[in-house]
Amino acid sequence: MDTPAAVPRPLRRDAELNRLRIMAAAREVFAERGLEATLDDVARQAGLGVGTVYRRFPNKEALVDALFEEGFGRVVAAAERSLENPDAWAGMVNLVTELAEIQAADRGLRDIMLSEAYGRDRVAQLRDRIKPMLEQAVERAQRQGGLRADFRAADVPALLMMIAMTVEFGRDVRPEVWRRYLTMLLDGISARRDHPTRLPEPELDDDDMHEAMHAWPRLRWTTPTSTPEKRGPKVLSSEV
Amino acid sequence: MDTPAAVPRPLRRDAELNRLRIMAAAREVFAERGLEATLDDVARQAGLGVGTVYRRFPNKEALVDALFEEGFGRVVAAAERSLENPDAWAGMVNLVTELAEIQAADRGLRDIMLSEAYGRDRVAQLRDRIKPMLEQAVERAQRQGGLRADFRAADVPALLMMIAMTVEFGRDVRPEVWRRYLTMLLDGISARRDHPTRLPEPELDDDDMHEAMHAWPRLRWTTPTSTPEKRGPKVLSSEV
DNA sequence: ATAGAAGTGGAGGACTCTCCTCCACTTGCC
DNA sequence: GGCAAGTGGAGGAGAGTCCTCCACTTCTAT
Repeated sequence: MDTPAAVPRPLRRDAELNRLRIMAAAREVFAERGLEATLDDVARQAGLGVGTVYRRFPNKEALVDALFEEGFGRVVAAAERSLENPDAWAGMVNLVTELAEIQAADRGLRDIMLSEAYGRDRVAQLRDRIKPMLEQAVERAQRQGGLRADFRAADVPALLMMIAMTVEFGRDVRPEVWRRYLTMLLDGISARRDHPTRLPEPELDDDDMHEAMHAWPRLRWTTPTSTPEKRGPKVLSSEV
Repeated sequence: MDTPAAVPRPLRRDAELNRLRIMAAAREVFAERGLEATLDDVARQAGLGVGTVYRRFPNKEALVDALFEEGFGRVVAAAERSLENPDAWAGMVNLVTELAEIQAADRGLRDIMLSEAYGRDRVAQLRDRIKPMLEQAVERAQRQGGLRADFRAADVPALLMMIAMTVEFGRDVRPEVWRRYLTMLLDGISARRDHPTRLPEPELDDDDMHEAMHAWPRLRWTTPTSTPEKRGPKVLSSEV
């Protein structure tokens, strides 16, 4: 019972370097392609073999998990920042916009936040963490009369999902079109509005639309059949 | 060169019956589970063997194609109806709502309209068909002053994608929540609005949210690598 | 300098999942 | 009653994922 798991021995110098390489590669690959990227992809990006990656991280989930600690930090920071804005409505707009920007910039984070395929626990934790902040933001903005009274903190995730959709749609043609739709949405949740807010982006023209539709990733909503859960290594519990 | 492909000989009585059974089963299965359902599923639902299904339809795409002729009819009909409404804004609201309802009721149709995985040509055709109708609807609604002036017909698909997201999210917990978000969106595209429209549905409560997030299908945006295109049967065109 | 612990690469195993084929057998029709 | 047409469903082909395994290389402590 001495040093139960403490000081698990430092990695060899080269190994530590590689660990950092893996993290960096994973950040990049996941941000760019989302969690559908494989550890093989990460390894290639890092200039290492898959085996090395698996030696350091027992499985994909562990790597994702290690990585998104920092992503979550960004989300929380955005929420905190918005609460400091004396104009609560502006803060609200800012918050949603920043969250959308984070998603737009990092597909991996989007996958984590919107899909729960990985890091279920961690996401729950994040939600617990920002829920009160969202509630406060909403309450303030309503009290100041900027946000429609029937809006709820629980609506924010839905908003983000909607925006995620437009982000993805425009990605290859006009990476910023989503701001157009975010603006419409925000106009929709403002308390009163004599004139529509100026849309920051033009609509997709025929060519863009055509290309977007064509290059549009085939969206799959994999229905939860037969609890795929984790798939897990083939180690059966009966192996004992 | 006589009767080139005309009157391709009627099916045997039982075969014709089975063909209808297949169509009915496909309608049901695809509407319920989307295009990710396999022809095996369709066959099972029809109480037939897969072989039978493949004897009648050369591949999945052919079946999907045969089926969605009618789905497209519904879409066009909705568009026509909305154009008849003397109140152009009401017509617009109606149009978007009906399109959303169609998607909500038929996941297969949604997949076709939003993903182009199947029936690329047919979808293009549909788009050509409704595009002018949308343009007219938009133009009318703007002229009458109901719709914000910077809205474009090309924005409608984006709106529908956003709604599709919320439809899917609420599906198992509160199949109608999407109307809440559609209402916000519509408020966002109206020209002026002193008071927000009453939201037709309450937000998801904590339990709903938790369950929705948990049962939430793992959303996959399969990035178009290596042109999956069609995969197609292995019949090469060189077979001629 | 060197033993041997630690680390590495990447082919390939195990698994899953989908679309579709094949062919022995059954059924309807002239 | 004969035979073309139709049927069922096991299983082949192919794609793709996660991860293991182990011969080999590299570091580091003595």
